[in-house]
Amino acid sequence: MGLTTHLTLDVQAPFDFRSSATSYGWVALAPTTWLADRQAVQRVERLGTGKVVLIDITGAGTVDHPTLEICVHHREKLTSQEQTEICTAVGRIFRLDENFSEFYACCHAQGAPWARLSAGVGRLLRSPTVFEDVVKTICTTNTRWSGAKRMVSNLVAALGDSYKDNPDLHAFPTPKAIARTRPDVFNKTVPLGYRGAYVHLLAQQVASGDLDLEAWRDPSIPSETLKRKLRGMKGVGPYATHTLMMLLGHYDELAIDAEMRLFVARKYCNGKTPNAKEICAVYEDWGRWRYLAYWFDRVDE
DNA sequence: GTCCAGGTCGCGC
DNA sequence: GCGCGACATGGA
Repeated sequence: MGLTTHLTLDVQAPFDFRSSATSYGWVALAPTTWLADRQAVQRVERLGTGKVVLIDITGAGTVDHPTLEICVHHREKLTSQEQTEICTAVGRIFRLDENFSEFYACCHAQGAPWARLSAGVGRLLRSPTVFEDVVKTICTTNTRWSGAKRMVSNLVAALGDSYKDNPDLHAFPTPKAIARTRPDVFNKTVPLGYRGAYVHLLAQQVASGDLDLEAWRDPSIPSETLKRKLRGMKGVGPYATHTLMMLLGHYDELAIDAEMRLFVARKYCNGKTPNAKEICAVYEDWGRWRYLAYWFDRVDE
């Protein structure tokens, strides 16, 4: 018999749940999905104790006091520690530790059409662990978006623990699960192309304890130090470093990729492909919020 | 078949 | 520090 547990988290107002959940592509990468009919983020989560649960997250509360409602489906009773673990995971997914008031002030100062963003946009969805975000970022390099989705969903289906009441659903694989799969088997099982070696190496380093990615959330780490650490991982170049900086809550750098070049070329350069300097100049005024300015500049196109 | 993608690596200079 | 070919894979 399935059990259900309801948990609630307070979110700092303003908060636009729908925008936060869906404006970044991560919502479409397994094991996360967007249930449009219910306006809910759904995800299978593997807890530290090994229990695999299914969680649905919806936006609720009032404009002044917004909340996240978490509905957890599980078989065995959850301990309070497990409930806390789920709240921590959801808090990371929605960046509850971040404050966007300065960004909203910038949007307001810019006037229309930027001012509307100050209604609670900007908490771009991310993963509960840094490991998952690094793997996903590597899977977005040198491929199309459809390829990234395919790679991640193959990885999750092959090595993620399945949710008992619906074995088609899996949690994101743990570093250990990937590390203990022999590299040749891993490459055969999960077609990540040459990225397979990078993902496997990363999983080994995290599983062995050599690399503590979660420590990189520490806001006291200087930005340049953090960038050097990120760039030091195999498969993580300039684009992936800046994407991961954004995922870790640092928005001052732009992750320049083919899509950004194309967008800036069309909107600001009469179709001529801009170089990195020209792209940066477009969003220079946004200071430490440059990435979000680019991201929401693009949303309306 | 050919090209290339929300790039990055390793090499040679 | 910079330029350049190679890299696995699948969709157009």
